[in-house]
Amino acid sequence: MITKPKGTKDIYGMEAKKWQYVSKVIDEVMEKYNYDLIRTPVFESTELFHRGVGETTDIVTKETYDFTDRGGRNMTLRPEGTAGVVRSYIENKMYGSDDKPTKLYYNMPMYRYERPQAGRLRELTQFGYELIGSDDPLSDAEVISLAVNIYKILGLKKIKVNINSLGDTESRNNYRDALVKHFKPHIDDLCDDCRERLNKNPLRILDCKIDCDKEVMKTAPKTIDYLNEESKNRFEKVKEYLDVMAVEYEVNPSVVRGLDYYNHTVFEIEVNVEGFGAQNVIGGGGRYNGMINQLGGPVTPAIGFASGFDRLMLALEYENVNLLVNDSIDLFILYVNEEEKKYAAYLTNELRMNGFIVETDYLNRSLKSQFKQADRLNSKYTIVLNSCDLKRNEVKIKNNKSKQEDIISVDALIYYLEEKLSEDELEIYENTNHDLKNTQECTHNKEE
RNA sequence: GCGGAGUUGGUGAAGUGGUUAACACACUGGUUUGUGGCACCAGCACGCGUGGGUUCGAUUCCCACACUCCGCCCCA
Repeated sequence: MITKPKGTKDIYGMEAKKWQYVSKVIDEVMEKYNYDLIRTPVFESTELFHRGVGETTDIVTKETYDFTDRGGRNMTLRPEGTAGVVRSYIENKMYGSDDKPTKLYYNMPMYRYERPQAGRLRELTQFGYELIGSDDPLSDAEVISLAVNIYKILGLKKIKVNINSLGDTESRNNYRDALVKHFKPHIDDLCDDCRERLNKNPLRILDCKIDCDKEVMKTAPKTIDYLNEESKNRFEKVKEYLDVMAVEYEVNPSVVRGLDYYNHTVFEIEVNVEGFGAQNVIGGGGRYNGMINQLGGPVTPAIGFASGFDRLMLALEYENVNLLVNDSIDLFILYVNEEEKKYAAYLTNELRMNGFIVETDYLNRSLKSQFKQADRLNSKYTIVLNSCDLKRNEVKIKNNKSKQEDIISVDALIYYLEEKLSEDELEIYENTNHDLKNTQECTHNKEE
């Protein structure tokens, strides 16, 4: 048997329905925030990621899927979304548009050559968005609050937002020097990885899980103390806007992010559900004002966010969020003989064209099996075609829940179904839809 | 790249160096010549991750590999 490659996943059945639902919610929210969808290629020149994401990042040095195409070009399956979006922004001269800032979102698969574990796959899906062309602290706050809002609308409750500021280039360099100065005398106390990091990417030492409890770590300088006046004021502004939008957050100096391109605001969103596993950061992002220029575009400020779709789905599952996924059909049409089968074919087609979800039997099953199939599909109504009824141009339709049966004229069928289904829906809405109402009420209260 | 635990049908699984791989659920058909979801009956793994080895004989023992799950590094 040929099996799927390591670290990949087939998504089908109920899981696929949930994916569609979550994607739809994302699309709707993004539309309200006026972000446009962008799709970029799965593979790009290897160089894009080296220059865009950074030579020293782990993602680029040891996790990419690289290949040479038949023309001898070096290609890489994208490990993240921002580099491709920025490349497209520059290549298509979007900076020339009068519509500023440029707001783009995506929902696409990414590829990283890693050892799979809970919440980590080699083919992963991320949705994310980029706000390009504004350096205003309000854009930072909006990008963060948007992420929080998507999670909230989907029904996640136990999320925590960690924010930090790396400052501008000057602040970042000062901080970097201070870190090196701080850790150098203690280099022998640090783990092998950290010794390596000291030269290449000292910020990452702060993320280390082996050395995190050591004294040197606790006394390490904090990014915030090395922000120059301008960067500090900027960070304060971001926090002010977040407060106005009622976003709860915590300033966490150890959030430094693994990608080289970040400056100023960086943030991560984690879920705190028991048993969720080690990969509890479901989304993160930050400002990358230098990247567009570095990739050959005009100097342009930008900020973005990306979230792991698979991890988001896991979080929803662990929080027992009940997604409003439709797993029923409107009508199942049963038949026995060939004449009725033909009529079933006609009626099924006709009703589908009128917007109903209709199924019938394709396996010439016994009537009993057809009933079973109708149950399995959670059919709201069933029609058993009967030659005698059909001669009078009538069908017998049954509500599978109430068991009530009606004999109605075929001409009235569409009208009948429309009316009955909307009655049923109203009943379901009154019983199950309170969650959504409550969320909306909460938001209103906060705004007032 | 490193470490731990696994891999028996559609599913959950029991089991053994030697004729037919238990049980349950699901599924299909029948009892019921056109009204089901109950009950009863029948059917349902030529196979025990893949490839080698030991053996008269391996799903069971040994080795390698693959994959899955969990963790480290890192990230979403």
